This record gives sequence, structure tokens and C-alpha cells, in this order.
Amino acid sequence: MSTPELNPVSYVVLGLVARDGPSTPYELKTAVGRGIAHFWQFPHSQIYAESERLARLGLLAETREHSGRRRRTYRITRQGRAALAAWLAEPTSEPIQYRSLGLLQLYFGWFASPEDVAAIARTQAEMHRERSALWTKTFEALHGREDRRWQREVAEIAFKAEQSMAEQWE
Amino acid sequence: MSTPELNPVSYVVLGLVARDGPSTPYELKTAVGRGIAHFWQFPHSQIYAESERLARLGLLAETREHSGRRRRTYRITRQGRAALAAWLAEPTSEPIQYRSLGLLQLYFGWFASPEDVAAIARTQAEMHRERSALWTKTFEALHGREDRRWQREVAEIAFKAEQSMAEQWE
DNA sequence: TGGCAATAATCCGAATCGGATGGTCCTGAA
DNA sequence: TTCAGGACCATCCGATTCGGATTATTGCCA
Repeated sequence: MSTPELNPVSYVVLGLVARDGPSTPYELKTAVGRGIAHFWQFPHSQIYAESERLARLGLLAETREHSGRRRRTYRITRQGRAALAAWLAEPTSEPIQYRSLGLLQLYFGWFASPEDVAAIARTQAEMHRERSALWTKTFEALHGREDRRWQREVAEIAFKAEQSMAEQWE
Repeated sequence: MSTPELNPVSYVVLGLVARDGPSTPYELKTAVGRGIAHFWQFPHSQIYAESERLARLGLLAETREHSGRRRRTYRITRQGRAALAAWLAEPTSEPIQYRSLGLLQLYFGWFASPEDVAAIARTQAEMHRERSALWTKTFEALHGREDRRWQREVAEIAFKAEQSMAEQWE
């Protein structure tokens, strides 16, 4: 069926609410920051906008405090779960994008001095090493959590990719 | 000095004009499509808008046909070259982003059936294999071109990354 | 020579982005 | 007990980005 009006942010929000149970947008935002943002950044305002939109579409249910911070809390609906499952059942072969300023700089390395290129390579290698370490930490934090199995898998793929890049830059 | 009003697209345009000599935006667009777009996509309209903007900033010089298609041709100015060199002299440690729908799907694999996850992995592995091949081709096409040394290097890094991902997904 | 595909540029509404702002709540030091 | 400062939380909005749609020109060849 493929619901055309859903985009990557939609699935992030849907998936996190499904995973963590009832959540406020702020909690979603920090959850994104702790995990997904390490390979794909989404601006916080999107999270707020998107959860509202998903509620309008009936994929999330919203309850709201009546005083104080008037926090909204979202929980997933049956339709929301169905949409998430439908998306997961449809593998995509859309190519990955590596948005890396370093790679872009190297691409134009012809116009830089050898020292500049060396500096870029050093900086990139270091950055990738740091990222590797971060993914290792993520991976270890997930140790033994069977319900986080696939997140661990993501951490491992990302780790290996970072490692490969670090080696290449060296 | 770091000119704050320049962004990634700016350097892509600047760099390509520097590399290829006088170019029309259309040529730039296709040049992007043949190379950079394989790891970082920029919408075509940006190329047109950006070259115009760089001309206003004095980093490109514009000449325009007076009849027919009224094509604009851009060549790089001394300031343009300087801006490009200045950017290359400033390594960035901004982390890379892997925008991959497949990775996102895997992250939420808990909500998919094992068959779904398997299908995602298969599709991703295949996609990464194809990309590997594409980078190999790019690499070979650049063989012996000393002036394309760094582009070859980019191709190699990308190739290794794709390969690593393909292996992980398998 | 006429029609179709490739070339080339531009437009524009929608989506995205992220910095700024402003309010609420908690904690701990005086 | 109070109150100041910092963390928490939400929203806004202008600026940019995005990419599909449109229009016009040119080259090719049946």
C-alpha cells in the first residue's frame, strides 16, 4: 500500500514511540540525539512538527497536560504500528549518501597544497577514530539487550564503516 | 578569514569551474551528476542559483549569450580561487552523515519479521555491491590522470566503505 | 521538413532547517 | 524560605533547500 505522505522523520518518530512507549516530543528529540543522530541528523523542530502531523493522520494518539508545561504525550495507534510494519516490509534500494565535508575537500585536493591535503587527511582520520569509539560505546551499552539486537547491528555496521574510512584516510 | 556565506554547494561550483574551466550551469550540473552526486546529492536548481550568487560575490565571472539559449558561462576569478584555497586550508572535523534508509529500517528491525529484516539486508547488500562496482569504474576511468589523483582517492575511500557495508549486510 | 529527443534554464510551492525566544520547573546555597 | 541559575520543554519564524513541473531551444534523422 505504501503511504506516500510519510518520510524518514515520520518513521523515526513512529519507531521511537513504538520502542519507548508513550513519549513527549522532547523525549523523542533526546532519544534521536542519543542514537539515530549519530548517522543521520534531524532538526529538533521537525520532531515536534512531525509528531503533531502523525497525530492528525491517526498514527499517533495525543494527550496533553492541561496546566504547567502542557506537555504533549504521544502513544502509537494500531494504524501507526501498521504503517511502521508496512514500511519495514518494503526494502528500499535507495543509495546511501555520505555527506562528508572532508571527502568534498579531498575531491578538490588538486587546488590545495600537499600540506593542506595532509592536514585534511589527519583531521578526517581522527574524526573517524572518534566516531569508531563512539559506536563501540554504543555497541557495548546495548550488550545483552535482545530487544536492541538490531540497533547493535546498526552500531556494528557504522563502526566498521568508520573504521574503514579511518584506515583509508591514514 | 573564512568567508561565512559560503556553503558546500558553493565550493562544489567553485571547484568544478576551477577544474573544468569556463562552464555553463548545465555543464556543472552534469559534472556533479557524474561524480560528486554519487556520495552527496545536490539538487540541480541549487547549481543555477549558486553560480549566480557566486558571480554576485565576485568569485565567478559571468558572460552570457545574447540570443538563442542565452547560456551563461562562468569562469573563476582570482578571488574565487582564493576562496577555494582558503576553504581547503581549513580542515573540518564535522562528522560524516550516512543517510541510509536501509540503516534506518534496520534500526527499527524489532518491529519487523525476521523475513523482512533478511529482505532488507539482501537489498542493501546488493545496493552496496552495485555502488562498489560503480566506484571501481570511476576509479579505473581516472587511471593515470595525475590531475585527478584526489578524485581517485575519493573513489577508493568510497569503494572501501561500500565494500565494508556490503560485507556487513551479508 | 517535421517531429522527437536531448539540451538548457527557470519557476515556484512545499518542505526543511536551525537559531532565537520564552516559558516552566528543579535544585541547592544563602 | 527564598530566589537565582540552570536544566527542561515547546514553539516560532525567516531563510534556505528541495525537486517536480514547465518552457524554450537545438540537433538529429526518418
